[in-house]
Amino acid sequence: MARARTTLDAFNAVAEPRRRQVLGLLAHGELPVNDMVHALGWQQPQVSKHLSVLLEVGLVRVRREGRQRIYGLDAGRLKEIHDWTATFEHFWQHQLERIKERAEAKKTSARPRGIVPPRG
Amino acid sequence: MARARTTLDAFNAVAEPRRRQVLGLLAHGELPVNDMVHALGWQQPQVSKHLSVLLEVGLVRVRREGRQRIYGLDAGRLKEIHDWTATFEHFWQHQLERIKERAEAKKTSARPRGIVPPRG
DNA sequence: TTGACATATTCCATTATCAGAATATAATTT
DNA sequence: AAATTATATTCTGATAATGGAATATGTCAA
Repeated sequence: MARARTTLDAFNAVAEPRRRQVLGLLAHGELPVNDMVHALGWQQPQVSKHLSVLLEVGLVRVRREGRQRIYGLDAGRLKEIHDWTATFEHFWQHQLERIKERAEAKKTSARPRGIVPPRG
Repeated sequence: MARARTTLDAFNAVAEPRRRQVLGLLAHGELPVNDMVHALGWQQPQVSKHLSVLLEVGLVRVRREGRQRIYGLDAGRLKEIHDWTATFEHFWQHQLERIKERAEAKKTSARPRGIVPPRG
């Protein structure tokens, strides 16, 4: 078996750094392909191909306008990722607290560095 | 060129659904490999291999205890993803508002469905 | 209908993933 | 030292994504 399809879900689509760049660009507003080509400095086919992945996953929407195609964000699928990571939110908060605790209580310096036991 | 390495960053590591399962499991607390094998119902080598990816990316930490290796979450890298998606948070909020607006104002029924213009 | 412009698709070569099976390493017990 | 337990690594085969180059499609203008 191979790696999961890029178009399987938002997680896979967004794993590609360039695709995140495209989404970041579209965060400023809708754009026709050529504007993205210029803004990103890539070949036009690459931009189109990345857009087609984003479109298939539903991270982006298109609209025709003359011979142009105007792309815009469809952020709903990003919320899935946001929600999933939010599940772990208290872990990194907890971790930050521990870092603070350690910085303050410098007396015990030779303790083995264990993992934060996530009880509960 | 091929796809970005799985170990390039948290985005790629987490794109694999099974790796998200592992992280979800570890959210309940630290676990030795064998417990994960039983909890997940996969072959031991697959569990170890996924763990090694998560380890290389820094999403997970290990600790030796006898012949066991106890794995635990290291959620810091997940925060990167959370923060990135948070950039787009207002887009889906905006989208929800628009859905509400439409539901309330049902008079204009035949408008072309355009994209929310994200004028920042 | 020819030409120009905007965008999408196809073909190619390279590369890496993933599951599964087999095997290797490492620590513990007898 | 041999057996046992826990975990990691290697090999294989199938799959597919990526950029680049070339080309196709689609739309508008003359």
